[in-house]
Amino acid sequence: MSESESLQSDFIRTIIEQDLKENKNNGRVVTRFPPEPNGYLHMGHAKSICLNFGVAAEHPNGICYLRFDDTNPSKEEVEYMEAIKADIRWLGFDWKDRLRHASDYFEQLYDYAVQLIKKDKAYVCSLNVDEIRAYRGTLKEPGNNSPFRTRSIEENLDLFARMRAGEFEDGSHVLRAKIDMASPNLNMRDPVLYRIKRIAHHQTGVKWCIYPMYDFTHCLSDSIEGITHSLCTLEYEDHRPLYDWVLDELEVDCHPQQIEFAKLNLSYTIMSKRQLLKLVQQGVVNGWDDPRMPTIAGMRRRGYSPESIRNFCRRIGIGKKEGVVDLSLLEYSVREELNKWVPRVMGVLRPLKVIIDNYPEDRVEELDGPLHPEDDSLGSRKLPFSKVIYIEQNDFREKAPKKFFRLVPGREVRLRYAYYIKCVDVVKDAETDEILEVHCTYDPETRGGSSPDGRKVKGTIHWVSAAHSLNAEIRLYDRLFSEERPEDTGETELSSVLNPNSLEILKDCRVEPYLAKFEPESKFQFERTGYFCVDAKDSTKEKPVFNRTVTLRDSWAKIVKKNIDNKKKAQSKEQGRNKQ
RNA sequence: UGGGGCGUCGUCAAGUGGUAAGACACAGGACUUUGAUUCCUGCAUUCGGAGGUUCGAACCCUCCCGCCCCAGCCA
Repeated sequence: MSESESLQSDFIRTIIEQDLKENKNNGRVVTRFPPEPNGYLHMGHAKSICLNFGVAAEHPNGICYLRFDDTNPSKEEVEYMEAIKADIRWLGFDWKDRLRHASDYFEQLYDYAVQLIKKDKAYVCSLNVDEIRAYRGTLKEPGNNSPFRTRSIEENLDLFARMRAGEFEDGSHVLRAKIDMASPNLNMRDPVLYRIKRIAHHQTGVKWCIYPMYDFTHCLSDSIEGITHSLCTLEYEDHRPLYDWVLDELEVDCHPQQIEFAKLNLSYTIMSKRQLLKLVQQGVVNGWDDPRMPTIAGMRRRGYSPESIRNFCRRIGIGKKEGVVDLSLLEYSVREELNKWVPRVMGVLRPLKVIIDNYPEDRVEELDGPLHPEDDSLGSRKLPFSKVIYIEQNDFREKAPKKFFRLVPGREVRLRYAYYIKCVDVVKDAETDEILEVHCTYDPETRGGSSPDGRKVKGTIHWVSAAHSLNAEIRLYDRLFSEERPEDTGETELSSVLNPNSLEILKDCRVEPYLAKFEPESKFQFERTGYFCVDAKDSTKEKPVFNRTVTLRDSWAKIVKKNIDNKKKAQSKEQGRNKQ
């Protein structure tokens, strides 16, 4: 059984199976993905989306809500909501009619808060922020009771109603749960349930000037929706006792089980919404959908396919161990998927002019080039061939290093799907020594790329007809950071660990004419170079722009690197000997 | 002993008392009109450490070590 066919499991799915077996929730499996609309979704969210929607999809009656956790209007924007919805849809998940907002429940939440007051389990506290902090104690010392803790139920009811009515300034009062100021779990030291924020809310307008806190809102929203398994990340483990306290005190019918899993960390990138926002605001990247961003929008613009992201999320698994996943695993998932169906074309990133001396001046041939080496159903396209062509600069060397089997003076290479050519001359700039053009001869017998005499040519290079090719801009993307764990370097400013080569823009690239008519986001493999997509924002018919999604695996680069390393090693060895 | 978690290959990750899956990465090799893809082969005598229980321990017990999270009127 292949990996993709095997059913994935993890400790959360195991718990759910067990619950089902014990008929704990009458056979229901209900999850939710609860983003706060204060930024764009990133790869970490993709993991959570795949988990929550995935788990629901695996069960006949499973359902998953998309719920915006919108309890802090000062940080949230409708623009983010729309982007989040688009990203989830693009990833391939459907919430159907189950779109919710925590703000949908504000009235019910308020009633629950009143219930808590009536049970003498919540009180209005009039300490200011600093005082509340001081009364909370520290990690090792217990806190002290607020002087307002003993207010009467009547007074609390009255005050809370007037908080809602807008009688008080921001910060003057809060509603707090009455739990235990000496609890070793700081979350249980009379946590704030409601605060006054006299600002409009993107969903409820000016209806409210008090807004519930996460700990109060989340558990009750889960309960209202009938969530069976409330899946969240590890940092909420300390909040679970509070989650359970609220639901127990309120005696609700549905008491979901909160289960925590480790969030995703990816090498050479960051996953903190706050830091990502900073990159956007500081202009380090060009917006949330910059192809270097680990956001879903960024990866989409980069050319990653939804399926490859889903596959990646399946591969990394779900656990409680915090680690860092290798970027190479993501890249593998991307290549693996694109390899299956993406059309192969030719594009020359750094053109070198090649003149075929013995090819007739005005002749143009249409050669046939299949679009996929393993999938004939993709068909083929015509490749115009003529006397002057472009090849990649690094496919030609005047002096060939070991194992270099591309174009070299006196040697023969194959032009993919075209002819064998042999280099006969090199024209250089007299002053700069720069190679201006290379002269070759072709063998007419090798049309299509094979020779009747059966002689072998080791190298095959890509090319494009000079007169027929299109000018294109190509953007080469690389990892955004130079450090494997940018946030663990001790640097306070992330800008100091940025990879200076994360974006290289190539202006005068030449691509084959077949590429003239494609829609934004169309994906291709430029043979021998990598996977590319038509940029969704900047590409036009007149001036196509391609983004490099990911390079192809490059064993030649490895050989080169190994040779350099060996040379260095030999040198340092030599130096060491000389010192002795 | 403030509380809560976590430690299995370089990286993820199965395994939950019967003798260490898999994937990525890496290293060799085959094939190849992409130095791609594909295909072989290799890659943890050992599960953070030390004791103990047991015929048998990564799994159970004890102690120790290391790492992460928590003192927002953020989520």
